[in-house]
Amino acid sequence: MMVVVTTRWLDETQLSAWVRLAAVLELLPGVLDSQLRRDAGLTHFEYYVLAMLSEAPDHTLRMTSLALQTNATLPRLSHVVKRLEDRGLVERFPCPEDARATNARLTPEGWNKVRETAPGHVATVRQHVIDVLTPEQLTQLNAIADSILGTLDPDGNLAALYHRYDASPEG
Amino acid sequence: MMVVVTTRWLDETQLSAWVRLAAVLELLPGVLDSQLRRDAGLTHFEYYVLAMLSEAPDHTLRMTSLALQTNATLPRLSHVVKRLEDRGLVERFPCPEDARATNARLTPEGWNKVRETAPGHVATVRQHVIDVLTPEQLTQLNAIADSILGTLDPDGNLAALYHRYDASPEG
DNA sequence: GTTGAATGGTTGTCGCTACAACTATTACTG
DNA sequence: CAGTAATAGTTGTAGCGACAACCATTCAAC
Repeated sequence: MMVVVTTRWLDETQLSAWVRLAAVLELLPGVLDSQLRRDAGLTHFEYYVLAMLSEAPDHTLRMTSLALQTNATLPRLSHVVKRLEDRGLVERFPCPEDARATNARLTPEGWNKVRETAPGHVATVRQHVIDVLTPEQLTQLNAIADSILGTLDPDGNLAALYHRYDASPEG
Repeated sequence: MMVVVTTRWLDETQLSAWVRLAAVLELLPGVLDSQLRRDAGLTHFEYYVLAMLSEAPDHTLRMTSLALQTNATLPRLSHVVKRLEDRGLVERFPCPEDARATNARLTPEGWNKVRETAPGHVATVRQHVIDVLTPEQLTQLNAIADSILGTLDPDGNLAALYHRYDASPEG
Protein backbone atom coordinates (compact mmCIF):
# COMPACT_ATOMS: atom_id res chain seq x y z
CA MET A 1 0.00 0.00 0.00
CA MET A 2 1.39 3.35 -1.00
CA VAL A 3 0.58 6.36 1.10
CA VAL A 4 0.91 9.79 -0.46
CA VAL A 5 0.81 12.73 1.88
CA THR A 6 0.38 15.98 0.05
CA THR A 7 2.34 18.79 1.59
CA ARG A 8 0.50 21.85 2.78
CA TRP A 9 2.72 24.56 1.37
CA LEU A 10 2.80 28.04 2.82
CA ASP A 11 0.65 30.82 1.41
CA GLU A 12 2.07 34.26 0.78
CA THR A 13 1.63 35.69 4.25
CA GLN A 14 2.85 32.55 5.96
CA LEU A 15 5.89 32.33 3.73
CA SER A 16 6.70 35.97 4.18
CA ALA A 17 6.45 35.76 7.96
CA TRP A 18 8.60 32.65 8.07
CA VAL A 19 11.28 34.00 5.78
CA ARG A 20 11.58 37.11 7.90
CA LEU A 21 11.64 35.18 11.16
CA ALA A 22 14.26 32.85 9.72
CA ALA A 23 16.38 35.85 8.76
CA VAL A 24 16.13 37.23 12.29
CA LEU A 25 17.10 33.81 13.61
CA GLU A 26 20.10 33.85 11.36
CA LEU A 27 21.33 37.38 11.97
CA LEU A 28 20.45 38.42 15.51
CA PRO A 29 22.57 35.86 17.40
CA GLY A 30 25.63 36.94 15.45
CA VAL A 31 25.08 40.57 16.33
CA LEU A 32 24.67 39.83 20.03
CA ASP A 33 27.70 37.60 20.00
CA SER A 34 29.88 40.15 18.22
CA GLN A 35 29.07 42.92 20.65
CA LEU A 36 29.83 40.77 23.68
CA ARG A 37 33.03 39.37 22.20
CA ARG A 38 34.25 42.81 21.26
CA ASP A 39 33.32 44.67 24.44
CA ALA A 40 33.66 41.96 27.08
CA GLY A 41 35.59 39.07 25.60
CA LEU A 42 32.63 36.80 26.24
CA THR A 43 30.56 34.53 24.07
CA HIS A 44 26.84 35.15 24.24
CA PHE A 45 26.53 31.75 25.82
CA GLU A 46 29.20 32.53 28.40
CA TYR A 47 27.46 35.76 29.24
CA TYR A 48 24.19 33.88 29.53
CA VAL A 49 25.76 31.45 31.98
CA LEU A 50 27.15 34.26 34.12
CA ALA A 51 23.81 36.07 33.97
CA MET A 52 21.90 33.01 35.15
CA LEU A 53 24.26 32.58 38.06
CA SER A 54 23.93 36.24 38.96
CA GLU A 55 20.18 35.75 39.28
CA ALA A 56 20.45 32.69 41.48
CA PRO A 57 20.45 32.68 45.29
CA ASP A 58 24.00 33.05 46.57
CA HIS A 59 25.04 33.29 42.92
CA THR A 60 25.12 29.52 42.92
CA LEU A 61 23.51 26.82 40.81
CA ARG A 62 23.96 23.14 40.25
CA MET A 63 25.40 22.19 36.90
CA THR A 64 22.26 20.35 35.90
CA SER A 65 19.97 23.29 36.67
CA LEU A 66 22.31 25.62 34.86
CA ALA A 67 22.37 23.34 31.84
CA LEU A 68 18.58 23.20 31.81
CA GLN A 69 18.18 26.96 32.04
CA THR A 70 20.73 27.66 29.33
CA ASN A 71 19.58 24.90 26.98
CA ALA A 72 23.04 23.35 27.06
CA THR A 73 24.09 19.74 27.21
CA LEU A 74 26.00 18.83 30.34
CA PRO A 75 29.27 18.20 28.48
CA ARG A 76 29.07 21.56 26.80
CA LEU A 77 28.36 23.33 30.06
CA SER A 78 31.16 21.45 31.75
CA HIS A 79 33.64 22.68 29.17
CA VAL A 80 32.39 26.26 29.28
CA VAL A 81 32.39 26.44 33.08
CA LYS A 82 35.89 25.02 33.13
CA ARG A 83 37.07 27.85 30.91
CA LEU A 84 35.23 30.45 33.00
CA GLU A 85 36.85 28.94 36.06
CA ASP A 86 40.28 29.25 34.46
CA ARG A 87 39.50 32.93 33.92
CA GLY A 88 38.50 33.37 37.54
CA LEU A 89 34.89 34.30 36.84
CA VAL A 90 33.32 31.17 38.29
CA GLU A 91 34.26 28.55 40.85
CA ARG A 92 33.10 24.97 41.23
CA PHE A 93 32.67 23.01 44.42
CA PRO A 94 31.00 19.74 45.34
CA CYS A 95 27.38 19.98 46.40
CA PRO A 96 27.06 19.26 50.14
CA GLU A 97 23.67 17.53 49.87
CA ASP A 98 24.55 15.24 46.97
CA ALA A 99 28.11 14.10 46.47
CA ARG A 100 27.42 13.39 42.80
CA ALA A 101 26.52 16.97 42.06
CA THR A 102 28.68 20.02 41.42
CA ASN A 103 27.78 23.60 42.21
CA ALA A 104 28.93 26.53 40.13
CA ARG A 105 29.23 29.89 41.86
CA LEU A 106 30.03 33.35 40.56
CA THR A 107 33.24 34.79 41.98
CA PRO A 108 33.36 38.49 42.92
CA GLU A 109 35.24 39.06 39.67
CA GLY A 110 32.52 37.23 37.80
CA TRP A 111 29.86 39.34 39.44
CA ASN A 112 31.72 42.50 38.50
CA LYS A 113 32.06 41.22 34.97
CA VAL A 114 28.31 40.74 34.68
CA ARG A 115 27.56 44.21 35.98
CA GLU A 116 30.10 45.78 33.67
CA THR A 117 28.84 43.88 30.68
CA ALA A 118 25.09 44.13 31.12
CA PRO A 119 24.62 47.76 29.99
CA GLY A 120 26.27 47.23 26.63
CA HIS A 121 24.30 44.07 26.07
CA VAL A 122 21.01 45.74 26.93
CA ALA A 123 21.89 48.63 24.66
CA THR A 124 22.41 46.22 21.79
CA VAL A 125 19.10 44.51 22.46
CA ARG A 126 17.41 47.90 22.54
CA GLN A 127 19.05 49.03 19.36
CA HIS A 128 18.05 46.02 17.31
CA VAL A 129 14.81 44.86 18.90
CA ILE A 130 13.11 46.89 21.61
CA ASP A 131 13.53 50.39 20.24
CA VAL A 132 12.50 49.52 16.69
CA LEU A 133 9.11 48.22 17.84
CA THR A 134 6.05 50.07 19.07
CA PRO A 135 4.66 49.27 22.54
CA GLU A 136 1.79 47.54 20.78
CA GLN A 137 4.17 45.38 18.78
CA LEU A 138 6.04 44.44 21.94
CA THR A 139 2.80 43.16 23.40
CA GLN A 140 2.11 41.24 20.21
CA LEU A 141 5.63 39.81 20.18
CA ASN A 142 5.11 38.64 23.71
CA ALA A 143 2.06 36.64 22.73
CA ILE A 144 3.59 35.33 19.53
CA ALA A 145 6.79 34.13 21.14
CA ASP A 146 4.74 32.65 23.94
CA SER A 147 2.73 30.56 21.50
CA ILE A 148 5.84 29.34 19.74
CA LEU A 149 7.47 28.44 23.03
CA GLY A 150 4.43 26.38 23.86
CA THR A 151 5.80 23.62 21.67
CA LEU A 152 9.50 24.41 22.03
CA ASP A 153 9.77 24.92 25.77
CA PRO A 154 6.57 23.66 27.38
CA ASP A 155 8.12 23.64 30.84
CA GLY A 156 9.39 27.19 30.54
CA ASN A 157 12.97 26.33 31.41
CA LEU A 158 14.40 29.26 29.54
CA ALA A 159 11.94 31.83 30.78
CA ALA A 160 13.98 33.00 33.74
CA LEU A 161 16.39 35.88 33.75
CA TYR A 162 17.35 39.18 32.25
CA HIS A 163 16.92 41.34 35.29
CA ARG A 164 18.72 44.52 36.06
CA TYR A 165 22.20 44.97 37.37
CA ASP A 166 22.28 48.07 39.50
CA ALA A 167 25.41 49.71 40.75
CA SER A 168 24.44 48.97 44.33
CA PRO A 169 26.92 46.82 46.27
CA GLU A 170 24.38 44.12 46.98
CA GLY A 171 22.57 42.59 44.02
CA MET B 1 36.27 64.45 32.61
CA MET B 2 34.16 61.53 33.65
CA VAL B 3 31.13 60.65 31.65
CA VAL B 4 28.45 58.53 33.24
CA VAL B 5 25.84 57.06 30.96
CA THR B 6 22.94 55.64 32.87
CA THR B 7 21.56 52.51 31.32
CA ARG B 8 17.95 52.47 30.24
CA TRP B 9 16.88 49.12 31.62
CA LEU B 10 13.93 47.22 30.24
CA ASP B 11 10.49 47.54 31.73
CA GLU B 12 8.33 44.51 32.40
CA THR B 13 6.78 44.17 28.96
CA GLN B 14 10.04 44.82 27.16
CA LEU B 15 11.90 42.34 29.31
CA SER B 16 9.23 39.72 28.89
CA ALA B 17 9.18 40.10 25.13
CA TRP B 18 12.95 39.95 24.90
CA VAL B 19 13.29 36.90 27.14
CA ARG B 20 10.76 35.03 25.05
CA LEU B 21 12.32 36.07 21.78
CA ALA B 22 15.73 35.05 23.10
CA ALA B 23 14.32 31.66 24.05
CA VAL B 24 12.94 31.18 20.54
CA LEU B 25 16.31 32.21 19.13
CA GLU B 26 17.94 29.61 21.31
CA LEU B 27 15.57 26.69 20.72
CA LEU B 28 14.12 26.94 17.23
CA PRO B 29 17.36 26.53 15.23
CA GLY B 30 18.12 23.34 17.10
CA VAL B 31 14.73 21.89 16.30
CA LEU B 32 15.04 22.69 12.61
CA ASP B 33 18.55 21.30 12.52
CA SER B 34 17.59 18.07 14.26
CA GLN B 35 14.74 17.33 11.89
CA LEU B 36 16.89 17.88 8.81
CA ARG B 37 19.81 15.89 10.19
CA ARG B 38 17.56 13.02 11.12
CA ASP B 39 15.41 12.88 8.01
CA ALA B 40 17.80 14.08 5.32
CA GLY B 41 21.32 13.94 6.70
CA LEU B 42 21.65 17.67 6.11
CA THR B 43 22.54 20.59 8.31
CA HIS B 44 20.03 23.40 8.25
CA PHE B 45 22.71 25.51 6.66
CA GLU B 46 23.41 22.87 4.01
CA TYR B 47 19.72 22.65 3.24
CA TYR B 48 19.56 26.41 3.03
CA VAL B 49 22.39 26.42 0.51
CA LEU B 50 20.67 23.79 -1.63
CA ALA B 51 17.38 25.66 -1.37
CA MET B 52 18.93 28.91 -2.52
CA LEU B 53 20.46 27.18 -5.52
CA SER B 54 17.16 25.53 -6.34
CA GLU B 55 15.55 28.98 -6.57
CA ALA B 56 18.25 30.41 -8.82
CA PRO B 57 18.14 30.50 -12.62
CA ASP B 58 19.68 27.31 -14.00
CA HIS B 59 20.13 26.23 -10.38
CA THR B 60 23.37 28.16 -10.45
CA LEU B 61 24.86 30.93 -8.33
CA ARG B 62 28.24 32.49 -7.83
CA MET B 63 29.89 31.71 -4.55
CA THR B 64 29.84 35.33 -3.46
CA SER B 65 26.11 35.73 -4.12
CA LEU B 66 25.42 32.48 -2.36
CA ALA B 67 27.46 33.59 0.63
CA LEU B 68 25.60 36.87 0.77
CA GLN B 69 22.18 35.22 0.61
CA THR B 70 23.01 32.65 3.24
CA ASN B 71 24.82 35.04 5.58
CA ALA B 72 27.96 32.93 5.40
CA THR B 73 31.57 33.95 5.16
CA LEU B 74 33.26 32.87 1.96
CA PRO B 75 35.59 30.41 3.72
CA ARG B 76 32.67 28.77 5.44
CA LEU B 77 30.71 28.48 2.23
CA SER B 78 33.75 27.14 0.41
CA HIS B 79 34.09 24.32 2.92
CA VAL B 80 30.39 23.50 2.91
CA VAL B 81 30.12 23.47 -0.87
CA LYS B 82 33.17 21.25 -1.06
CA ARG B 83 31.46 18.71 1.19
CA LEU B 84 28.23 18.94 -0.80
CA GLU B 85 30.28 18.42 -3.94
CA ASP B 86 31.86 15.30 -2.45
CA ARG B 87 28.36 14.01 -1.82
CA GLY B 88 27.35 14.68 -5.41
CA LEU B 89 24.68 17.26 -4.58
CA VAL B 90 26.45 20.27 -6.03
CA GLU B 91 29.10 20.91 -8.66
CA ARG B 92 31.51 23.80 -9.05
CA PHE B 93 32.86 25.27 -12.27
CA PRO B 94 34.69 28.45 -13.16
CA CYS B 95 32.54 31.42 -14.11
CA PRO B 96 32.88 32.13 -17.85
CA GLU B 97 32.57 35.91 -17.50
CA ASP B 98 35.04 36.32 -14.65
CA ALA B 99 37.92 33.92 -14.27
CA ARG B 100 38.24 34.79 -10.60
CA ALA B 101 34.77 33.64 -9.79
CA THR B 102 33.35 30.17 -9.19
CA ASN B 103 29.82 29.05 -9.90
CA ALA B 104 28.00 26.48 -7.81
CA ARG B 105 25.26 24.48 -9.49
CA LEU B 106 22.79 21.95 -8.17
CA THR B 107 23.24 18.48 -9.67
CA PRO B 108 20.14 16.43 -10.56
CA GLU B 109 20.75 14.46 -7.35
CA GLY B 110 20.91 17.73 -5.43
CA TRP B 111 17.66 18.89 -6.96
CA ASN B 112 16.00 15.62 -6.02
CA LYS B 113 17.36 15.95 -2.53
CA VAL B 114 15.80 19.38 -2.13
CA ARG B 115 12.42 18.19 -3.36
CA GLU B 116 12.50 15.17 -1.11
CA THR B 117 13.53 17.19 1.89
CA ALA B 118 11.32 20.24 1.57
CA PRO B 119 8.02 18.69 2.75
CA GLY B 120 9.44 17.52 6.06
CA HIS B 121 11.08 20.85 6.63
CA VAL B 122 7.91 22.77 5.88
CA ALA B 123 5.98 20.45 8.17
CA THR B 124 8.37 21.25 11.00
CA VAL B 125 8.05 24.96 10.39
CA ARG B 126 4.29 24.59 10.40
CA GLN B 127 4.28 22.56 13.57
CA HIS B 128 6.36 24.96 15.60
CA VAL B 129 5.57 28.35 14.09
CA ILE B 130 2.88 28.76 11.46
CA ASP B 131 0.18 26.53 12.87
CA VAL B 132 0.46 27.80 16.44
CA LEU B 133 -0.26 31.38 15.36
CA THR B 134 -3.49 33.01 14.25
CA PRO B 135 -3.65 34.66 10.82
CA GLU B 136 -3.65 37.98 12.61
CA GLN B 137 -0.51 37.08 14.51
CA LEU B 138 1.19 36.05 11.30
CA THR B 139 0.52 39.49 9.91
CA GLN B 140 1.88 41.04 13.08
CA LEU B 141 4.95 38.82 13.00
CA ASN B 142 5.57 39.95 9.46
CA ALA B 143 5.68 43.58 10.48
CA ILE B 144 7.69 42.93 13.64
CA ALA B 145 10.36 40.88 11.91
CA ASP B 146 10.44 43.45 9.15
CA SER B 147 11.22 46.22 11.61
CA ILE B 148 13.95 44.20 13.26
CA LEU B 149 15.49 43.35 9.92
CA GLY B 150 15.59 47.03 9.14
CA THR B 151 18.73 47.30 11.25
CA LEU B 152 20.02 43.76 10.79
CA ASP B 153 19.61 43.31 7.06
CA PRO B 154 18.94 46.73 5.52
CA ASP B 155 19.69 45.48 2.01
CA GLY B 156 17.37 42.52 2.33
CA ASN B 157 19.97 39.97 1.35
CA LEU B 158 18.30 37.16 3.24
CA ALA B 159 14.77 37.93 2.11
CA ALA B 160 14.78 35.65 -0.90
CA LEU B 161 13.65 32.07 -0.93
CA TYR B 162 11.41 29.51 0.60
CA HIS B 163 9.25 28.76 -2.39
CA ARG B 164 7.47 25.55 -3.14
CA TYR B 165 8.92 22.42 -4.56
CA ASP B 166 6.28 20.74 -6.66
CA ALA B 167 6.53 17.26 -8.04
CA SER B 168 6.57 18.62 -11.58
CA PRO B 169 9.64 17.74 -13.64
CA GLU B 170 10.59 21.34 -14.26
CA GLY B 171 11.05 23.59 -11.24
C1' DG C 1 22.56 -4.76 52.61
C1' DT C 2 23.89 -6.25 47.90
C1' DT C 3 22.87 -5.89 43.18
C1' DG C 4 21.19 -3.32 39.29
C1' DA C 5 19.55 0.85 37.49
C1' DA C 6 19.39 5.73 37.33
C1' DT C 7 21.46 10.21 38.17
C1' DG C 8 25.30 13.79 37.94
C1' DG C 9 29.61 15.08 35.82
C1' DT C 10 33.90 14.84 33.34
C1' DT C 11 36.95 13.73 29.57
C1' DG C 12 38.19 12.52 24.70
C1' DT C 13 37.34 12.75 19.78
C1' DC C 14 35.33 14.46 15.61
C1' DG C 15 33.15 17.93 12.70
C1' DC C 16 32.02 22.60 11.72
C1' DT C 17 32.97 27.70 11.77
C1' DA C 18 35.84 31.91 12.42
C1' DC C 19 40.03 34.05 11.36
C1' DA C 20 44.34 34.59 8.98
C1' DA C 21 47.24 33.75 5.20
C1' DC C 22 47.69 32.90 0.58
C1' DT C 23 46.86 32.64 -4.75
C1' DA C 24 44.85 34.30 -8.90
C1' DT C 25 42.40 37.44 -11.67
C1' DT C 26 40.43 41.97 -12.67
C1' DA C 27 40.04 47.02 -12.04
C1' DC C 28 41.98 51.42 -11.29
C1' DT C 29 45.72 55.11 -11.93
C1' DG C 30 49.19 57.69 -13.75
C1' DC D 1 50.67 49.53 -20.15
C1' DA D 2 53.25 49.03 -15.85
C1' DG D 3 52.10 48.95 -10.84
C1' DT D 4 49.01 48.96 -7.27
C1' DA D 5 44.70 48.02 -5.23
C1' DA D 6 40.53 45.49 -4.99
C1' DT D 7 37.89 41.36 -5.80
C1' DA D 8 37.00 36.15 -5.70
C1' DG D 9 38.07 32.07 -3.77
C1' DT D 10 40.81 28.31 -1.39
C1' DT D 11 43.44 26.29 2.30
C1' DG D 12 45.31 25.85 7.06
C1' DT D 13 44.76 26.41 12.02
C1' DA D 14 42.48 26.96 16.31
C1' DG D 15 38.38 26.91 19.22
C1' DC D 16 33.76 25.53 20.37
C1' DG D 17 29.87 22.12 20.55
C1' DA D 18 27.87 17.28 19.78
C1' DC D 19 28.29 12.66 20.84
C1' DA D 20 30.14 8.64 23.05
C1' DA D 21 32.56 6.58 26.68
C1' DC D 22 33.57 6.65 31.18
C1' DC D 23 33.59 7.12 36.59
C1' DA D 24 31.25 8.10 40.95
C1' DT D 25 27.27 8.33 43.77
C1' DT D 26 22.55 7.54 45.00
C1' DC D 27 18.16 5.14 44.58
C1' DA D 28 15.23 0.94 44.14
C1' DA D 29 14.25 -3.93 44.73
C1' DC D 30 14.17 -7.91 47.10
